Amino acid sequence: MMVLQNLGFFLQHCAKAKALRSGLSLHAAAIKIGLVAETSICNHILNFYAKCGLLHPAHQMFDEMPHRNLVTWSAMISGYNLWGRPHIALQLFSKMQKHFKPNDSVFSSALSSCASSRDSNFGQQIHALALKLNYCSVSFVVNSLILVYMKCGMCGDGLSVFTDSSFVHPTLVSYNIAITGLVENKLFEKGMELFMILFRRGLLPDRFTFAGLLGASEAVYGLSTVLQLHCQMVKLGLDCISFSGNVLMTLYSKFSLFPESYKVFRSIGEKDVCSWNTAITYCCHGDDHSKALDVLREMDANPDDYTYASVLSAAANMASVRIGKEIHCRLIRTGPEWDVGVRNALVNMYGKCGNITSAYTVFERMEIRTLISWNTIIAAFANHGHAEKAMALFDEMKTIGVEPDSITFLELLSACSHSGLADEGKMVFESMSRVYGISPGIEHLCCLVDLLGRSGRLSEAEEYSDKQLRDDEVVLGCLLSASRVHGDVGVGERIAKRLVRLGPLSAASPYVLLSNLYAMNNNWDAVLRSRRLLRDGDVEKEAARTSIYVCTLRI
DNA sequence: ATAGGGTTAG
Repeated sequence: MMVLQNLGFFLQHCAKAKALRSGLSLHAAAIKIGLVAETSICNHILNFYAKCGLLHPAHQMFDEMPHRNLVTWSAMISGYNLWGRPHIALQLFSKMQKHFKPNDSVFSSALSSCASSRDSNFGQQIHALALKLNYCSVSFVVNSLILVYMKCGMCGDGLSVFTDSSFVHPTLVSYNIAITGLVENKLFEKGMELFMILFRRGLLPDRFTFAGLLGASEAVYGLSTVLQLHCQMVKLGLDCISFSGNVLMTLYSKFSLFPESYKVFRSIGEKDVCSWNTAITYCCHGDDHSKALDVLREMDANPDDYTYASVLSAAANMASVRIGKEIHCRLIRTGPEWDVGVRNALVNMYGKCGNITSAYTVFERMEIRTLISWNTIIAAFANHGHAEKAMALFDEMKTIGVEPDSITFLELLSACSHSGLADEGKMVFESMSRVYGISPGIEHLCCLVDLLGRSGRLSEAEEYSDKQLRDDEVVLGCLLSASRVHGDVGVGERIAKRLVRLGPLSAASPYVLLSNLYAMNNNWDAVLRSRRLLRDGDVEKEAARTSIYVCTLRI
């Protein structure tokens, strides 16, 4: 009896700590002393396997057990639920009902499976069963139920569970799940309402509440609301813990308030990898690439795939092959298990830094390639003026069965543009909708018009732009620029008139182009006129500037 | 039971 209890206790510990080796030797010991016929021991062994994600041995135990009880089923169902197999978990739940009535923990596992597989039908069935068996006052069954409805986008049903009179004491967790669900379903005001009610009920929000409320994929609250929420978080000390602080950082960045985001980062006490990654990412978005690299050097957590992908992108944007190589070396030293995202970022970095050979080597050595990998390498060759290679890679990717997207075509068009291949560009453009069912966007049209214009095929370019239903500032800008290159005042004036009709322009370049066009033809009065237009339009023309990165090699 | 981060173009 003693042995039985102790063995069970140890196995439970192994399951919790995911201690594989110890658990396995306990299983061996159980066989050796002939305890594998004991239902309770078998349950413990099964549970150990299930919690560790070893679903095969767990299920084998399940099949071989002479007597199964509710705990057996519960452990098996929870294992499948825990390790991302919700459908199997639900099948088992159905089978189980022939033998046992579910208890609260089985209910909770099954409902969690419904939530992750977005199975509202099954959820409703379990809801009915829970009502029948009187489990709808147990808080964590009800919480799981709210989660199911929210994940399935049935917010009304979720909220009615929440306000159901039999559910007398919604806990903070219930509020958190409901608020998070409402925000996920874009019902921001409802979420905020519930947030207020929570206060009135005398509860205090925690990190989950704020994370749920602030986790909106877009900044919808308006800055003043965000500031108020930030204040609340400061009061409760939740701004300086990573869990909710990270979300706040992301939110500020959505308002492009990168310095604010960075301040939050600095105030977080124990920063986790994600805090560091978020800081690095948004330094990059704020165009402060060298700060991003400083953050990397200061980082005390272990960098992961996300870190390296972001930081390589910083190196790429600075076009600094020195820093890029430094990071690559670090990857080689600590690798080799870097995922496809990191490798894509490497290819991109070498491409942007002008090292096409290294870019291609990294690409060729990749075992797994995504659409982004192909797009990245095609862009690299396109930018280096190797249109044929870009096209060849496009063919190769189609042969393997990777479906191109609109970005692929943008890059192919840019490849043609960089190499002056007007006819090929037209073919690419035409094939988009005809062969691939992707309708060209305004940016594709710009690229093509630009390409035709540069090749001196102004009338063709104008034809394409006329197929547009309305005038577009950028497309017309391309045409104007082409007429400038070829000194065609007739086309230039016609386009300029259309541009002016669009109203005040956001960019100064069309005015400048037009005046340069006149200057080319020695029409100085017209130059003055177009310059005045620029001033009257209240458009600022910033002085152009160029910067280079100086790097000293020490040999 | 409840979260947060990346890599392609523009």
